[in-house]
Amino acid sequence: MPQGSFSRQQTAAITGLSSRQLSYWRKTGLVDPSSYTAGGHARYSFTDLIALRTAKRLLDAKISVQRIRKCLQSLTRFLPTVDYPLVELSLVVTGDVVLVFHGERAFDALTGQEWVFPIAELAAEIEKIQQQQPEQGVLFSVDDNRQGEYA
Amino acid sequence: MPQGSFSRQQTAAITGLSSRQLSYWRKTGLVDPSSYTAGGHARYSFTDLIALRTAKRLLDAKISVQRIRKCLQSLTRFLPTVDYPLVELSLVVTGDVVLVFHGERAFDALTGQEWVFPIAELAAEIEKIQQQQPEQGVLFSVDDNRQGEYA
DNA sequence: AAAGGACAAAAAACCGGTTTTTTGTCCTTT
DNA sequence: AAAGGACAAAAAACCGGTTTTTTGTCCTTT
Repeated sequence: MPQGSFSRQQTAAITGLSSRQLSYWRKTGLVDPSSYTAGGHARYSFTDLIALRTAKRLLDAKISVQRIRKCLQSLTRFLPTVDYPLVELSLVVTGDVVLVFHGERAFDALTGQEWVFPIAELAAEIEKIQQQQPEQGVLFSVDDNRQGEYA
Repeated sequence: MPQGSFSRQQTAAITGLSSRQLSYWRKTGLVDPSSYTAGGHARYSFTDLIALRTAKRLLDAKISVQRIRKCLQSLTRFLPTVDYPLVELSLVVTGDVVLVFHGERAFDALTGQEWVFPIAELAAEIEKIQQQQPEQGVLFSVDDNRQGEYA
């Protein structure tokens, strides 16, 4: 599966990461190179490059390394069939949160909490509540009102 | 535009908010009722109900009132044509962040920062970088490698 | 050229105490 | 029935000091 074979320097040049970062990330398991030479030197595959480049973009978006770690952990827990989360998924980053889009669903990369918010459903919901207690609410009455607007 | 005319009690019953919350939110300008009776009593429109119900759901999703306030502020700044942000927009909530989907774009309700993250583009990007320096990277070489896999 | 180790600076996370915001409850007035 | 005011509890935000993580730099070895 992994294709290509890039040395640390090549990888650093292509991804925009420092070789220090590559070393540290390898040591701490954030992104491991797919293979090693007989001499024990790291060889990054093309897939690794994508993962590294993604991590770099997350960093640039002010996501901390620690948060990336936690996201990867929970992603492999929530989506065990995904082998390379940083490669296979669509991410939306905002503030200090990483959102994952996987098919139709959107959820938090960290907590796994799913949270799409279709306002249209809300309107339907309220109309339903309305019909359950039609004695109380009069939908179109305008008497006893002055016209007002939002500030 | 605003239709319906709901008293505070009706509104509380329908939205699931307490009347204390309705008072406080009105006083602090979070959600103002669209109109008032001649006697000065609040009358919530159907649109108001939707806004209140949305705010309630944000609260249930652990978004603090203060954060909702800030989101509303910046939304009216970023999308001045939107009169009722809590009614008109699609929201995605995760962690302590509120994401807004408006047409094709997705951005942070608080900072306005836009952040969609299409991985497919990344692959293209890296291939492009590759072609700019073909001397360095050998895309399909497998020599000097042992097969390894992610841990 | 890359790994590995050591040291230091920068960035991020953590934590406990303090302040501010939000909500509930009760009471008086319209 | 609702508004408005007062008081207190709960929740959230804030803040400064401390600890941990991350990165850069330099040096030695393979």
